[in-house]
Amino acid sequence: MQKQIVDILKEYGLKATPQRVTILSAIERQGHANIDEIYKDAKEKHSTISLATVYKNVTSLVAIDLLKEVALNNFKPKYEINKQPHSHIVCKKCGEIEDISLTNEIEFDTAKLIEGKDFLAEDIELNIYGVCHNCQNVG
Amino acid sequence: MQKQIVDILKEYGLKATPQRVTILSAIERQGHANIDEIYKDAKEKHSTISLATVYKNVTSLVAIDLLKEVALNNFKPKYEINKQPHSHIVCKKCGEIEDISLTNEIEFDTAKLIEGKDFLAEDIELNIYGVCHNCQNVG
DNA sequence: CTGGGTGCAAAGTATTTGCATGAAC
DNA sequence: GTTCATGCAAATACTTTGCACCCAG
Repeated sequence: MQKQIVDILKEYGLKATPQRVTILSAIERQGHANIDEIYKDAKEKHSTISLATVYKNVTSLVAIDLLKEVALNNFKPKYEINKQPHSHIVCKKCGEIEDISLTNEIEFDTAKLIEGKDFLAEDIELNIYGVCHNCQNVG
Repeated sequence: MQKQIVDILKEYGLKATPQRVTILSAIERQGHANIDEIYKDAKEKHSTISLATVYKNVTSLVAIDLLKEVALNNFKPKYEINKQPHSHIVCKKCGEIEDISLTNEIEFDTAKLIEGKDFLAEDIELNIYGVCHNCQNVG
């Protein structure tokens, strides 16, 4: 766990407990994970961790913008470390997510979409749904 | 309810029950609605309708592509009539959704993002999160 | 030490299911 | 008449909460 993250936690009055650190590591390693996946993974490092702790931490880490929630059609929401804006390729069959870039063109074109509207845009979420490599080769 | 919709239902072996028709009308009128909003609205026209019926119908109507699910950060999923591809402006405070166009530029740029990947793209979901007019003028 | 964090168990909310009855076609 | 749909109640799944104890700072 990088010093940086501990500092961010401190800044918000959150302690760097082993459970919290384990949760962050689990998400970082998995890339994108839902609550159960985080729980299962974290439990391997820290066998006594409880589901409630995972829920509470994910909620507070999203609140301080260390994590970002990714809402998905047909799947439970996943969580990722909050990094540079980017978009997602999402497999409709298995739910796997891959990050891809979000080009300047797209950001520009998107900004144009809301021109003239009294809407305070904060973030763009672009998800491309389809079928991933693996799932194309099964049923 | 247009003839067209009844035909689509028939094509998939679904009956045009008053409950089903009421649910579709409720969604059409509201534009975007979650399960509870659909239920509440439908109940006004058809007082005996049950929540389970709303769930079952929404599931089957999504399955035949008459409805589309809109997954949202921090809000329960909403449902809309499945029409032309478009994007969404989503208010982070109140959850209201407004449809906006999805330009050819964006579709083109998005296609470029996945060039060279072994991924079978099916649909693009573009949501712009921010604060709507009404919510800018309250707390 | 002190305040926030954890884990447990219980409560609360959301969604799905089985089945007898009822309605669309 | 046949098939699918409805509504109810129960079951299941998911998430939040309260609280006693614990540990990071």
